[in-house]
Amino acid sequence: MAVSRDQIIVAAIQHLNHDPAASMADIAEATGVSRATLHRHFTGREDLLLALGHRALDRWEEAQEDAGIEQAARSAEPIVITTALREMLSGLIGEAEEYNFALTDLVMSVPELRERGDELEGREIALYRAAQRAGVLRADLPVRWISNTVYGLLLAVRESLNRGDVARRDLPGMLHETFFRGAGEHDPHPGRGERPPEGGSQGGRRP
Amino acid sequence: MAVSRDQIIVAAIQHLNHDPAASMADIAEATGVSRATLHRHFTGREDLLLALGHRALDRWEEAQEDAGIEQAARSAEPIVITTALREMLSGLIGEAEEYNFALTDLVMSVPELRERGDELEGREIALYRAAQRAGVLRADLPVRWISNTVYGLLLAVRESLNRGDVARRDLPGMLHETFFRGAGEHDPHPGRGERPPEGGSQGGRRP
DNA sequence: ATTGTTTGAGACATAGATGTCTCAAACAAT
DNA sequence: ATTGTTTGAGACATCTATGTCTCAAACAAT
Repeated sequence: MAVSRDQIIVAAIQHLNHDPAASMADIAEATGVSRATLHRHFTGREDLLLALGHRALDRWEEAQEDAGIEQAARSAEPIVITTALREMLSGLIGEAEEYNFALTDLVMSVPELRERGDELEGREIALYRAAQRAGVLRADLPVRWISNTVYGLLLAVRESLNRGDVARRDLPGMLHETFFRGAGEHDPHPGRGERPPEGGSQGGRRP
Repeated sequence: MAVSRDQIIVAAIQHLNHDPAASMADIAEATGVSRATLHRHFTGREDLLLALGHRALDRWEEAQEDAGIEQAARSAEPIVITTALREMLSGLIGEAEEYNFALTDLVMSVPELRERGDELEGREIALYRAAQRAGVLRADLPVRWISNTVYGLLLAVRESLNRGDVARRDLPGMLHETFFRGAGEHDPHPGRGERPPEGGSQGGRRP
């Protein structure tokens, strides 16, 4: 086999990141195989996308395991939890770059993938909960909001890389800093600056 | 006219948020008009999407103007800048809910919309720069990273609303807190409410 | 050189979306 | 009731993507 199934998956992901609406013919061309061969490896488009989704989830799972978040979630040591959080965030940066929103939507729309995604998200949430108990993360924010925040910041990472706004080597530090400490300046000068405003002054304008 | 062009736009946006791959027939049905009438209002799909994109950008622009970010960007007063930032964030929450990623992709792919989006983004970046000069935002983070962070957090807002993770009225405060102070536990701030203090003061650490 | 296998190119039928058109029904205003 | 307009339903041709199939060329292994 000149081109393995795995190589096709990788090339397909790259091309779908470039053009989320790519057709099977586009993908075949970008992969370097004929349309017929693509159909020999994958029954149909659905089958291909399923494989792509599982690949994305594999990587996500690896990032979690490499960071050892399950053990960390059972620990009560702030240091252990903080380290796991940092390593997981750094690991996820690589995923954010490779696996675009197209896969995110895909995972959400296919029940089989969705279940697996929920499972992985659950493990992260367990870590956030442990982090709150250990005083590493704020306990006044809902864990699911924290989880969505991480997801959003990873999209910011991807955007920054795609647009060339930030050097790759600076990203782990920036992501970590922004997640833990935010973008606001604390104690800018020994005087008093702004007061951290609590609560919204106005609700959403349109429901 | 039973259904105005504006009503069609609104209904089309809602339905495309629900199903980003909806066809013209789907949109017509969801809008409550026939396919023929839809084509009487919009030359083709391209024309419809263009109108949708401009509508999204209109709302974004309104949120910026309502917050007065241009004047604030010319100010050096931390209070003025902080207020503008807070109001802009609160205003954008409404947009994040209504205008999904589908429109984000759309804006990026149509040059006419993309230019307008860049212009609006530029105004925000001017505000972030002013905020850095005034000591409101950290000066060690690139403004474009800050801009992308806001974008990512708004997606977290949308996700939280879609999944019912967070009450709508809590979102402005959470967004603001997370953006300015991050998710990490800090030394309890002076003068504001007590939280269930979870012992350890393991603050964020520099990586 | 001779197998047996894999591939690429292309034909083919099918399905779905798009854009245009016609015509009768519904409607508003007089 | 009589206009003039707008709408909905559907027919129609066109285009694109998909999935299946065939067959000759390329290939690897003996």
